Amino acid sequence: MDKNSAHPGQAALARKAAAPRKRGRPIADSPDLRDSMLDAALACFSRKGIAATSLRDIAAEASVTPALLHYYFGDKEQLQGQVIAQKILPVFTALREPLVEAGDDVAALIAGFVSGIGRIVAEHPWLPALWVREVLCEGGAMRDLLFDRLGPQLPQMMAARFAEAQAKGRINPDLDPRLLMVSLVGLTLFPAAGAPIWRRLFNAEDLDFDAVRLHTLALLDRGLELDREP
Amino acid sequence: MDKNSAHPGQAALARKAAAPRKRGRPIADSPDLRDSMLDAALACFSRKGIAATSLRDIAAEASVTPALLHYYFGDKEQLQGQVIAQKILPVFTALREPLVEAGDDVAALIAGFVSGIGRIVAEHPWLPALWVREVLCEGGAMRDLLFDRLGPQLPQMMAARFAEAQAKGRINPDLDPRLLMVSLVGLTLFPAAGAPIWRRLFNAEDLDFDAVRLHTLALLDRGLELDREP
DNA sequence: TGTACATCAGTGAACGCGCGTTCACTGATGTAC
DNA sequence: TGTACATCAGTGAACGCGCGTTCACTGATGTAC
Repeated sequence: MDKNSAHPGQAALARKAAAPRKRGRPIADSPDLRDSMLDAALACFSRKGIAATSLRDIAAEASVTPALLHYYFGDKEQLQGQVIAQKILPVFTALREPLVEAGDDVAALIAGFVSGIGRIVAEHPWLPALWVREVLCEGGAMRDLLFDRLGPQLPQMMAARFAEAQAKGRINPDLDPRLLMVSLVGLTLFPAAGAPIWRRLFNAEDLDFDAVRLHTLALLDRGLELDREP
Repeated sequence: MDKNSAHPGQAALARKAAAPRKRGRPIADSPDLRDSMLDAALACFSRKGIAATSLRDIAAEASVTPALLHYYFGDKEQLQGQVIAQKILPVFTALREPLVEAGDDVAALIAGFVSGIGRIVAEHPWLPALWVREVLCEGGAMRDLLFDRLGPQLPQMMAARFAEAQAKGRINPDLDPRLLMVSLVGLTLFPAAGAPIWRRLFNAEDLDFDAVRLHTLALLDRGLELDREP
C-alpha cells in the first residue's frame, strides 16, 4: 500500500477513473454494497454511539467481514466521516431550506422551525439520539461539524433575525435573541431526544408529534398565562 | 475470596464491624482515601463518560494503582454504584426539598425550579454534562436511577401540580401538564448542558447564569409576545 | 467460439494493544508478652 | 520498655479478552488471442 492511496478500495476507484487498464477482473465499484455498509454503520452509531461501535458490530449488521470495511473505507475514522457526510449532514441541511424562505416573518420562521424539527424526527427517528450523543455530549464526534458547517448557517441566521425583529419591537424585549435560539432547540430537539424517557415516566403514549407541536407553540406564543390574583 | 464478601476491602470492613480481632495490623478503613478515589472517579466520569472511563484513568487521577480500586470497591460496576449513590444522587435530591415547600403556588414552584437548577449547576459544574451522557443518552448508566428514584419524586410531583393548577384555570389551558415538565427541563438543564456550545457559537461569554434565568422566566411568563398586526 | 491468464474484490487468521481483573507477595503496624 | 510476630493495606506483574488493523491468499471474472 503506497502513501497516496489510503487503502485498496480507494486505490481501485482511483485507478478506474484514470488508468487505461488492459486485462483482468475490473474493480467492483458496487455502490449498493458500499451504501448498505454505510446504512449498517448509521444504525449501529445511533443505537450505541459512534465511539462504542466496533467495526465488528458494523460488519455483523451489514453481513460482511471487518476486513471488507477496511477494504472499502480505510479505517474507522474515514468510515465515520463518510457516514456523517453522506447520511447525516443531508438531513440537517434539509431543515434549513424551508426556513430561508420565511424572510423577516419571525412567526413563520419559528413555526417553521418547530414543524421542521417535528417532520425530520418523524422521518428519521434515529436522529435525536445521535444528536444528543455526538453533538451535545462533550467530546462528541459531530461537534466540530456544528461549529464548521451547521452553526453559521442555521442558528446564527435565526438568532440574527430574532435580534432584528426585537429591534423593531416585534418580540418580547426581555428575551435574548441568542438564548431564544437555545430555548427553541430546548423546546423541540431536546423533547424529541428525551421522548423515550418522558413517555415512560408519565405513561404518555397518548402524546403524539402533533400534541407536542401544539403544546410547544402555545407555550412560545403566550407562555404560562399564570393567574396573578390569587 | 468467599461468596459473601465481594472483595478484601469489604471483607475487612465487615470484620472490623463484627469480629473481635486479637493481634495484627488493623484494617485501614480510611474514609479520606476512599473518598478521594470516589472524587477521582466522578471527575473522570463527567469528563469522558462512565463507559469510556477505564479503571486505569481513575487510578491515575487518584494517584493509586488499579489494583487498589479493586481492593476497595470490588469491580467497576460497584465503583460506579458508589459514585452515583454517594456523590451524584445527593445533588439531585437537594433540588427537591425547597420545591416541596412551594405547596400549590405554581408560580413559586416554577421560579424555584428554574433558580434551583441554576444554583445546582453553579455549585456543581460537572453535573449537566454527566446528566446528558448518563440519563438522556440511551443506554446511559444513570437512566434507571431516574425511573426508580428521581422520577416519581420530582417530575411526577410537579406535573401533578401543573395539572391541578390547570384544572383550576390558573395555567394556559392549551399546555399539557406533563409536556410542561419536559419543557421546563428543556429550558433549564438543557441550556446548561449546551452552554459550551452556544457560548462558542454566539460568542456569548457575556451571558451569565442570571441573564439565562431572566430570559427563561420572561419566556415562560409571557412567551414571544409576537406583534400580530404586520 | 474456446481457452489461458491477468487482475482485483473479498477473506481468514493473526498482529499488538489496552481493557478489567486476579493473585502471590511485601512491608508497615498494632498486639502480646 | 523492648522484642517477636500476626495481620492486613496495598502492589507489581500477569491473565484472558475484544479491539482496530494487517496481509498473504483465494477464486470469480473480463480480456486477449
